[in-house]
Amino acid sequence: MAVTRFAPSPTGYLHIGGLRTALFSWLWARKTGGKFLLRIEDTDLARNSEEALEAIIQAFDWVGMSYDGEVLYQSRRFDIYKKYIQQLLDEGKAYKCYMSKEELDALRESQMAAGERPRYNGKYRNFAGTPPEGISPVIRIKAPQEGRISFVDGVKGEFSVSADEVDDFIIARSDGTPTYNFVVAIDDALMGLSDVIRGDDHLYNTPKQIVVYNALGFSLPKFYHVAMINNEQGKKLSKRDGATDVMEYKKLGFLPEALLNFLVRLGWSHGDQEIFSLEEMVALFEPKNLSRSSSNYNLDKLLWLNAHYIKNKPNADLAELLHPLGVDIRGHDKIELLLDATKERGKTLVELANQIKLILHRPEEYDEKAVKKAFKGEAKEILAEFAHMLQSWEKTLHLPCDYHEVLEKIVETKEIGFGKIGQPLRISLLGSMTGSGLDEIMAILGVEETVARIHCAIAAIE
RNA sequence: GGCCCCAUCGUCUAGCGGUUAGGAUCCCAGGUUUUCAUCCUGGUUACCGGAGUUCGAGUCUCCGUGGGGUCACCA
Repeated sequence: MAVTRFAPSPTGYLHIGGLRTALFSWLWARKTGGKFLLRIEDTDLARNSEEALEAIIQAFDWVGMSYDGEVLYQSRRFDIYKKYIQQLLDEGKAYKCYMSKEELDALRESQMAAGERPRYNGKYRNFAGTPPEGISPVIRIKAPQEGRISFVDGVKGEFSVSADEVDDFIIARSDGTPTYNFVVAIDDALMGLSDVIRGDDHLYNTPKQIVVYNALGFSLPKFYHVAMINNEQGKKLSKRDGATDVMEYKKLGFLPEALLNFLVRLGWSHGDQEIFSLEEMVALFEPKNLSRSSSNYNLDKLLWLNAHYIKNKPNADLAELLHPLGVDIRGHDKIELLLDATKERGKTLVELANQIKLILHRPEEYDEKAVKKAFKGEAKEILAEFAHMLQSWEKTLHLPCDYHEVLEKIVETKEIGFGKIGQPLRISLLGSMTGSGLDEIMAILGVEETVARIHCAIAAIE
């Protein structure tokens, strides 16, 4: 039974990298029948934004990941942190440091100038004199001064840093508010986390947090530091690389299951399997299969997955998803035909919507090149003849195969190839040379609209 | 710069001392389709470099190179 968490700071939208670590955590909790908790890291009161939090929850909602229990806000737990700060102070494991920001900056600068690593010099670690006037102190925790701080990472394996890489870092600011590494350790412990899965940009926070765990006598969870996602060029992923906001993918016409499937395969694998339903992910996920190396974002693969999920989605569901994109075919009497004719042709819902619009709306213009190629010779006469045949057909035209009969008939009686009628007809109906099958399109449009479009084309094309 | 992490087709990855180095995507070719797409078949392309260890190394060790992370009174 794993207890995991996702702990974003509400300073912006949910990033796909964040979604991926959240997904790993979520999968692990669900697989083991444990809990997946959500905690908001808002200790820096100045940087919070309500919208950011809503955006995160909205994104979780969209992809269908659910968290357990209440959302925990660190900003509402300051008295808990204060209690622990006092405890450490009382036990002599933390101390007040009266070094001003200016003094600290100067110290850093001189260290840098001397080619040293900037770090706190421990000036107030064992301070017993009278504190300087007019300075509200920060509180620093006593970190070990020798040896190594080590732990076993679930992804990286044995990991350790020298104690002098970790100085007596600040656990409470001069205004009394607690800092990140302190509260993370406390909350992770108090929330009963068994596994902390996060990006490996946190690798260096872990030793600091271990200092807090040890000072407070908490036992350590298991840590997993997942390698980052880079852009297609292998560089750090930034907004310039296209969509990094999870909700942007919704706008672009991606299905959440495609995005999740894409992300789960970035840094995780299960043999040769590429397609994973949410249920399969839950069943098959193992943190031990997490990759040690970073991976690159790859739009082609995402598009391929998205196309796959669109093709396999029930038409009624697609109709619902298409509605917000400006195509309302819910309740359309030809909905099955319409979607069957188009859904293999769109890599995104947006493309699918455009395909449908193309069929549903009369073309306003005709592709010039296509016209030039197809409207040669007696194309117009053939079209007119075809329109006439449609109107005077003895049987009721209903299914695609009915229309196909008419097409076959004209090919036979006029002794022409399929292309002679097919190409101009396609242009008349859609305005271009590509698109869904003609039989299907005509069956969707019906005789009246099909004939109308043919006449429009004959009139409009030179 | 210090410390640390990482390194298999362009990309995502399988491999866990002995394989013709596998799959997927992309790309190309052929087939299917009146078109496009789908689908099917086939093809091109990879162990970063160098030393070791070993009968044998993509797999282990070291060095180099490249990429990344991190060094806040941010999270």
